Amino acid sequence: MRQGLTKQQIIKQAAQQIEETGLHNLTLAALAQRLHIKTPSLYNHINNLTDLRNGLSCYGLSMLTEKLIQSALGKSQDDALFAIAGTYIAFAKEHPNLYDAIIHVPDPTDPDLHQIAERLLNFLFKILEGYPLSEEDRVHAVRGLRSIVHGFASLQLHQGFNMKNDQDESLKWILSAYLAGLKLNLSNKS
Amino acid sequence: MRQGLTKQQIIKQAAQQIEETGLHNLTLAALAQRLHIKTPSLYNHINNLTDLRNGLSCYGLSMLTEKLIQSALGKSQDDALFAIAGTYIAFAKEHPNLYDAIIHVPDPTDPDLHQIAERLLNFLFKILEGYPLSEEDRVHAVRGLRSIVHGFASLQLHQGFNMKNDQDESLKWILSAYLAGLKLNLSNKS
DNA sequence: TTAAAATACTAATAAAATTAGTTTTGCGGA
DNA sequence: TCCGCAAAACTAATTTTATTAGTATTTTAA
Repeated sequence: MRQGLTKQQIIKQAAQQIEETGLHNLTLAALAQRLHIKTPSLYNHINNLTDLRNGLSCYGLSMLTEKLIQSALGKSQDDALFAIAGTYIAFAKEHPNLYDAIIHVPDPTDPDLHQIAERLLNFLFKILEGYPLSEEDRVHAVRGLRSIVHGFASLQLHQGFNMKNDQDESLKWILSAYLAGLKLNLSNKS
Repeated sequence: MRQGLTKQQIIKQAAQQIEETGLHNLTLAALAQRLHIKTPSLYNHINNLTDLRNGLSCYGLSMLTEKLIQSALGKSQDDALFAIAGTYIAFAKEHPNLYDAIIHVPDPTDPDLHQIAERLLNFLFKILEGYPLSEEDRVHAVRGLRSIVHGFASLQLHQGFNMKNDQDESLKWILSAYLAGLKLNLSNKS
């Protein structure tokens, strides 16, 4: 049987697969079965397992990026950043293994990935243009934002937090503190 | 040949191994060769590969915890926190794959691990006692601290930052902003 | 319509974790 | 000192992987 199978479809199925089995339990055998082909036939579309994992990273990151951009539409400043952070955490919670794939990229120098990452970075920079930061400070500020939101997501996914207190509230609290300090910082500098 | 082989020694060798090959490329064959025994002999000391990985997580986390505690000796408040953050990032940079093992725990409910994690958490809470925070806010504050420092380390390790600007400086900048906001927050509350 | 490219297949290989069963070694009690 | 037992090593075998080679079939394009 011959189906109009594309690499994108394979990656999409792989994304579903890893949410069932975990990222590091992704096997070509199981993926092939899901696609109703034999294992070696996969090699007509992908180079190897590493290549597939790379594809997963790109797929996940571009999906996340679009959601983040959508969630900030019509918002600015703190409003936008709270929305972005919330969307980010929600994505990680909804697709924990795909999120893992985004972080554990087999080849971080992949050009496709680079392009998507750039899109996300430009977006975050744009949002932070709402704040009177120097060009250099804006780089720090974006890194801080990403650290907070990724660190929070990662710890949450890997059971790093205990259950005693509300985690959603923690995120807002942390972001509030960071943004407050961020504003304070620049007035002190001038 | 019979050597006084212990589980701890095996874990220690595995820790060296993963720094050479990467966490997910840890194989029992290579580890056995390094210990001058045959692969199945490993099963006299460990239950399986997952068990070994769990051991690596415990080993890494307790090592990290001790270093953090050491680095904060004789310091308090911001001084202590900057030292802790610096030591944390340095550890992650020096043992990137062991750090990976700390985060990607096979079994997060493992009692041994829980005990070590508790030790780290208690330590961080102790440091934050230097700030006039409510019990509840201190939970948020600790989570924020961990998010920042882990998120920064993780992104740095996985090439998440571009090279244009100094990353050490970014960490200080971010932490400064967070701590400033943290202090501001509580004065606003009263 | 025919040549070529894409896409499927079967068969085979190498490396991995794991299990079963066996031998060796060293220690503690008689 | 010796004897038994448990720990710790081994060999052999199994199952599951990824991956390659080679072949057939289907679609596409000239």
